[in-house]
Amino acid sequence: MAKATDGNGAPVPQRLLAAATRLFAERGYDRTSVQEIVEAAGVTKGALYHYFGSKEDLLQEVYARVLRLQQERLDAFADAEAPVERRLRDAAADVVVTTIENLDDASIFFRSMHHLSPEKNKQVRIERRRYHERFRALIEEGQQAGVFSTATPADLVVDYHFGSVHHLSTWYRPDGPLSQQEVADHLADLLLRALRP
Amino acid sequence: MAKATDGNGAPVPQRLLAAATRLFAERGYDRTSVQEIVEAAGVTKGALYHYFGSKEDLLQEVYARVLRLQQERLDAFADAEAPVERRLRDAAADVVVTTIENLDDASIFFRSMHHLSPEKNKQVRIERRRYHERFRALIEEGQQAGVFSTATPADLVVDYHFGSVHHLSTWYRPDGPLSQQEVADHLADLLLRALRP
DNA sequence: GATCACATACCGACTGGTTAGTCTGCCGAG
DNA sequence: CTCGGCAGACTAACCAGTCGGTATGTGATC
Repeated sequence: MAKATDGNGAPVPQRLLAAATRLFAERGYDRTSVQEIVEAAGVTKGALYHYFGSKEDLLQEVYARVLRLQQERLDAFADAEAPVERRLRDAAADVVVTTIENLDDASIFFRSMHHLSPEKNKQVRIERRRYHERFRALIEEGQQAGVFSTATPADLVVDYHFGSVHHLSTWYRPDGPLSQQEVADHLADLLLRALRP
Repeated sequence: MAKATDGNGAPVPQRLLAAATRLFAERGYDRTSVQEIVEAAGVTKGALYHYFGSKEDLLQEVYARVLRLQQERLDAFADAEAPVERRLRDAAADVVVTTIENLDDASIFFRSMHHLSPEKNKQVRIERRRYHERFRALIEEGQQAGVFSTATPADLVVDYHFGSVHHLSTWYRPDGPLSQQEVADHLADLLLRALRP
C-alpha cells in the first residue's frame, strides 16, 4: 500500500485540484457541486475541507497556478537575448501554445472569474495586470525602436491579441485541421503583420 | 392610469427581459434567482411563467435578440456597394460599436452560453456559424481578389477578430480614454493591417 | 344593456429537491 | 497516547417551477 495515496497515485490536494479543474471547465463553477468534486477525486467532503477553506478557494487556486505559469514563461521570453520583434513573436506564440495545452484552465479563467468574491477577484486582476503590462512594454519597446507601427496604442494591441487567445477555448479542437503550433504561428503572425510600420 | 403598464412604462415581457439581461450580466445566470428578476421587473413569478416557459427560455431570448441584430447589420454592410476592403472594414468596426453598445448582452453571450441545454445551445451555434461564415466569405473574397494576404486561413482571421470583440466586455469601460468609435476604428485597422499583402 | 361564458394577465404561498459547509468521531503512525 | 488526515451524516438555506385563485376584459345571446 502506498504512502498517502489510495484511489490514485497523487496526493489528495492535487487530486482535488485536478478534479475541480476538469469539472469547472466542463460544467462551470456553479453547476459543479462539492460532492461531485470529492467523488471524482475519490475522497469525501471531510478531506476537501481539511485542505481548502471553501469551494471558492479551490477556484482561486486554479487561477493562481495558471497565472504563475504564464507569467514565468512570458518573463523568460521577454528577457531573452534577441531583437524585440523576435521576442514578441515568441512570447505571443508561446501563450497560444500553453493556453491550448491548458484549455480547461483557460475556459475556467474567462468564464468563471466573476464568481470570485471581490477581494479575490481584485487579487487576480492585479496579477493579470502585471502580465498585461509586461507584454505591453514589449510592444512599446518595438514602437520606440521604430520596428512596430505606432498607429495603434500598445494597450489596445495587447487586448486585441489576448482577445484571440481567450477565444481559443471557444473554437479550438485538438482534432481540428490545425495543430497547436500552427495556430500559434498564425496568430503570432497576424499580430506581427498588424504591427508592421 | 395607463393601459397595461403599472410599475413602469413598458409591457411586462420586455421589462422582464431587460431586468434579466442586466442581472445575468451583473451576477451571472446561475447566481440570479427568478425571484430577483421578477422583483427587478416589478412583477411576480406568476407573470414570468405566464410569458416564458422557463428561466432558460429567458436566457435564450437574450441570445436570439442580439444574434438577429448583429446578423442584420453584417448583411447590410457585406451587401453594400463598395470595394471589399471597405466593406470588411465597415463591418469589422460596426460589430465593435454594436457590441460596446450592448455590453451586457455580450458578456452574457460569452460567459453563459454553456448554461443552455444541448438543443438550445445547438440552435445558437447554428446561428453563430452563419454569422461567422458571412464574415469569412468577405475575407475570402478579398483574398481571391488579391487585396488581402493569403498567409493566414480566413477562418482563423475571423476567430482572431471575434476574439477581440468578445474580449471587449472584459476591459472596455465607457469612462475610459477611448470612445466607442475610436476603439472600433483601431480594431478594424488592426484587422486590415494584418491582412495587407 | 344585462347576463353569462370564457380567456388573458397576473398573484403569491407552497413543494420537492439540491447545496455548501459543519461536526463528531474513527484510525493508523510516530 | 495523540494528532494529522479523513469519513460521512447532518443542517440550514435556497431555489425553480407549480398551482389554485383573483381581477379585468370581450364577445355572444336574449
